[in-house]
Amino acid sequence: MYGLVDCNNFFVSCERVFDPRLNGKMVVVLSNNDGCVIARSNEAKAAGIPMGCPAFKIKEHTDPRQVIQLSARHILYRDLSDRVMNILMQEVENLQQYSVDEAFFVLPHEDVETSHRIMAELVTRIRQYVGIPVSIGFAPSRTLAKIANHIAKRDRRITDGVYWLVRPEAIDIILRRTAIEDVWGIGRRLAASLKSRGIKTAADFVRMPPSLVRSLYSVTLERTQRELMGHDCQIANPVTIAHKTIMTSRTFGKVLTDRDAVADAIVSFAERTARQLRDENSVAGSIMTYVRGDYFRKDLPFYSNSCQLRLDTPSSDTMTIARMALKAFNNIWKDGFGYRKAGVMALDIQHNSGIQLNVFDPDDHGKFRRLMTSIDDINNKYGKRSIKLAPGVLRGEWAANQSHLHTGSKTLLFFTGMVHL
DNA sequence: TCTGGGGTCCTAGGACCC
DNA sequence: TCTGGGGTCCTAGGACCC
Repeated sequence: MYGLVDCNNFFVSCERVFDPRLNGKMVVVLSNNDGCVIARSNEAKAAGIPMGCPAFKIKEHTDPRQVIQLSARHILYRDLSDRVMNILMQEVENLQQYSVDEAFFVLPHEDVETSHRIMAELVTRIRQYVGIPVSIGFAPSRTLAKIANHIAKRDRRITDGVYWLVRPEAIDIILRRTAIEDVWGIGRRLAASLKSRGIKTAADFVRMPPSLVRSLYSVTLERTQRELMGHDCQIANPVTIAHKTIMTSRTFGKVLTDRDAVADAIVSFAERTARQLRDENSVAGSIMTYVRGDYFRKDLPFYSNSCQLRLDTPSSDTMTIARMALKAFNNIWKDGFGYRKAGVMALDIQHNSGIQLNVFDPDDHGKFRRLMTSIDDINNKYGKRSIKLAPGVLRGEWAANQSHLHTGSKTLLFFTGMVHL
């Protein structure tokens, strides 16, 4: 039996922790550059603002003056997420965090009534201690637990925020009421294709012969089908020990045409990627850099490209990563185009204990590791990017627009205090 | 005027080998 | 001119997720 805990309207709920005046209002949190809606309060959902809605299109759904729009503050959300997860870990074993706002776990207690009581208390405790509303769904598979969680969230008054989807008859009824596009693992494309075959609900889908699902689509979709039947297929790869790729990319605040300005961004992305590799005790075997124009600007010629280079020796050293990223960048840069986005990705990641030193590699790895540790320490103590590679000094041209940051003085003080606790 | 960032898995097809 | 069968590895791209 799987449990799924999911924070309700997470980013909006975080903002509300620090400013209760946001309660009861239409609130949305915007992505980098204040581009799209990435979180909505129930009030905003009720107004019909869809997930991913570009900020400038909010007016197509409701009066934008009634909508409080906030720039995302991911450090704050991460902090509150950690608090929620810590409380959960006190009560359940095998907590598998799936994203910043949700986690799976295995039922802690055989007896359903006892479990329900413990879980309902947990929901209350998280609300009291962290201020974040959460819902919990239980079912025999993760895909069904997702559905159970939605019900827990939707019918909060009836469910106490905890819902069990266990009895086969109950599962059958719920599947008949679940639209095919609402099933976890079935996105826009697959839903459209299934619908064209007359499959409109999860119950229709479950009745398809599994062999047909596999031959028409894929093993992935067949697993989703089996999960809906109540068989655990280990979807969501719960034991993700380490990342297989690490990417840093940003959309620039404006279109850039200057090579140095884009190179500056690349170096910053490389620094961040290398830092994350070190935080995870990992090294990358390859580095990929990509650049892209602005595909919304039909008036400009569009160009996009990427280049992946293999390192002689897997590394997490900032200078090595940055050098490689720049080398790849030089391979793909073309004058005369406008650039709107770029990124640096680390691939072929392995744990740094398994590192194969290349005997021809002139770098002294011990020396570099000590240098990197020192830089990380200083940046931890004095703030991000206190020490950075030289090209990063130019930072600014590519920086994102964030004009809706919540900076009420009380909130800011509280926020700072919380983060450094 | 203004459209995010960071991941995972699977599959098809090409290169290459015997 | 005719030109097998089976396997592995790698990569690009598509689909999905939050």
